[in-house]
Amino acid sequence: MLRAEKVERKAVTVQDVARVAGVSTATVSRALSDPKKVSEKTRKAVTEAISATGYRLNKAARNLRKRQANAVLILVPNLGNPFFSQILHGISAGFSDTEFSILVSDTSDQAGNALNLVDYFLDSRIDGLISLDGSLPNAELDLFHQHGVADKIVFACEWSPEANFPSVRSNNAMGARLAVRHLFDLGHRKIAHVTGPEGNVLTRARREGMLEERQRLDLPMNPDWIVRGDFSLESGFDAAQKIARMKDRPTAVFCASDMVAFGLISGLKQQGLSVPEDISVVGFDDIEMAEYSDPPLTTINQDREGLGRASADRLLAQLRPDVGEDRQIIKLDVYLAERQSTRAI
Amino acid sequence: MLRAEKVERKAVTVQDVARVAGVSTATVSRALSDPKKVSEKTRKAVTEAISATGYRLNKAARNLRKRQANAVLILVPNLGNPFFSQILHGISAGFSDTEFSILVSDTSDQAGNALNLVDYFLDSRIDGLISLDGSLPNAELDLFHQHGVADKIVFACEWSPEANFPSVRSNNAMGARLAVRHLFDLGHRKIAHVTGPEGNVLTRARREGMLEERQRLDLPMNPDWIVRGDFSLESGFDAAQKIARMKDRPTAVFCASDMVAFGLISGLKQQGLSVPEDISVVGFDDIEMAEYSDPPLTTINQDREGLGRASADRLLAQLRPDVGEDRQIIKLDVYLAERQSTRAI
DNA sequence: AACTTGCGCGCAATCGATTACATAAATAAT
DNA sequence: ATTATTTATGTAATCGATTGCGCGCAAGTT
Repeated sequence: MLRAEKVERKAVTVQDVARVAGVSTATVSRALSDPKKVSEKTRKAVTEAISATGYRLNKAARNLRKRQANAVLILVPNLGNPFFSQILHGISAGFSDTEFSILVSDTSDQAGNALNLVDYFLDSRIDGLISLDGSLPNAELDLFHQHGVADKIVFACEWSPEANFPSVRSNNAMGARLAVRHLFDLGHRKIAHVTGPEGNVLTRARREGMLEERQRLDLPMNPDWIVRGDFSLESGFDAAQKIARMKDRPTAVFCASDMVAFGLISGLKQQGLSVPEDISVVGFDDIEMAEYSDPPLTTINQDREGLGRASADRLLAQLRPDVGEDRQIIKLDVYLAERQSTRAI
Repeated sequence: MLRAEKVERKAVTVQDVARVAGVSTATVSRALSDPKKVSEKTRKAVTEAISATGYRLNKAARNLRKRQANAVLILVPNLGNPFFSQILHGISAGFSDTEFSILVSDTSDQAGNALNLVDYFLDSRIDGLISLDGSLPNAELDLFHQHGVADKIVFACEWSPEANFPSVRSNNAMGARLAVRHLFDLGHRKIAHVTGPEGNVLTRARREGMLEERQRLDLPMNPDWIVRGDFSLESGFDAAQKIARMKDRPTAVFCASDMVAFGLISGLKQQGLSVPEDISVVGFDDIEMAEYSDPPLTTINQDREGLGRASADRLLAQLRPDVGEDRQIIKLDVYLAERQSTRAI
């Protein structure tokens, strides 16, 4: 029984409520936004008038008057990527019982046309911004400062190395070090690395963590063992060809992402090598599939939802003076999830 | 050089532009919203005044006056699920050069508290809604009709079987039939099916498509061969236990999703059965991993991004009287991606 | 008793753009 | 040449809620 009469009542306003309650619009407004400013009695009268009239506050009007949008924008490099969408899930949860709605924009869509993020602020469509994209153009970031909204921005997962915005991230270097350490403990000495895309901050952090641990353990180094990837399945697959054909072939590979690891394993198999018998593989991210792949993937676990929540909290702290912590950089712990894609040599 | 002076200029308004251009605010507004209503000369004057003053139109003010929000809400059952987020990607692309922003809400967040979607309309926060969630409570759907916004709603991927909203979906029944047919052609006769969650429309459509094709081919039927799942990896894994232990064991399994298929393969392996040697497996969705898993998964491809785009277009058609097609149900084609998880018996 | 303090509330301005209506000028029609 | 029509613009009301200012009254001070 889904049909129903369309009731076209012409918007109930504060005026109507005020009239019914026998008070002024000012009082109605106050009763709503700050109940303790009106007396017990009037508050009750207003409440009753509201339910009698079926009043709903018009957000557009409020936004105009209060000069705020009650919305935040989340900037995602690619919504199709499950990794990002899980962070988004956390962000969504983090804002779920606040007054803020979340607007989502995919930076890959506006590829060509500059995105002019600051306009979102200037048009008073948003009050804050969380970017999962660490590679926003500097010109854009400058604009934020110029228009005085720089303090309404938080980075999550990725970050902008040159600028100094609050940032919530995983401890990437630590993750890389755990991975190398794990392989070392299994007896591996010749360890390769498939990186993320050049220029990406995560790529750099993980690569450096790996190099650092390697140095610490005094492992042999062969520049060929660092293979360029881009976090994708394809790039892992391609890397497998190169690695399989190396004269001085590594016995283990640390991949910058789980997707790369899966691609790599698939590629190695095609080259007649099997994991972990011939080569051990460690991933990064611990996506859900890692547990069910063949072989189950040893990898570094990141708390994606935690990243989302923490960044939501962090932005909230900027948006409302009183709440939340305000560290500039929040690093979330990672851990090694040991499965069957690695084995002792 | 990211520091810059914070310029705290107090919002340039139409008033200012009007003064500088030597015209009235009405003219400025017209020059902006409908340029052909003003003369060449004034249009130019206004344009210049705008860039001279650095004017930006305040959306909140416009929204209030025009009684529209220039935003649409996308309802996602679970943002963490890559499948949905890829549809979202398509939707985002579909709206990317329109005047609409997209608000995203995760229905799993508000689990307990009723979500009161109609309030989004009543508060004039949105002009339209795309739901990827086919199981919105009927009470909610009734409200849409009662408040006259029922024609601003489009379902994508999933749909609400009892209600009659526009819907964009894959041809699920066809997909199921292709899967069964493929297995039949390979010589399989004993074909099992791991379903989605009970009550879900996709579960039903796929199950029925399968039964239909089965009937057509006059395949034997054993009720045990229909195993309840829920689209998840775990449920596939669990189903494997049951299937492996059947006395009359099927030689092939059609899974309601790729995730189920991966879980199943992992579970079968644990039971000492291998795919496709002992059992052939077909999935549904064709997620990116399908091509790189071991074995690469034979599956039914759905155009997720297409679903998103088409639903965006469909909603746009409702939002602006003139544009776009207005069929009630748009079914997108699917196809079989044949890989190595199936083989002739 | 006279005086400060503070609470509760109303009046009216305000946020910034859009648009119905009116007016004036320019063009077309007769 | 006169009227009808069109085009370009201005005036001012409007969308609906918030809030600075001020008034009246009750409670607290001395």
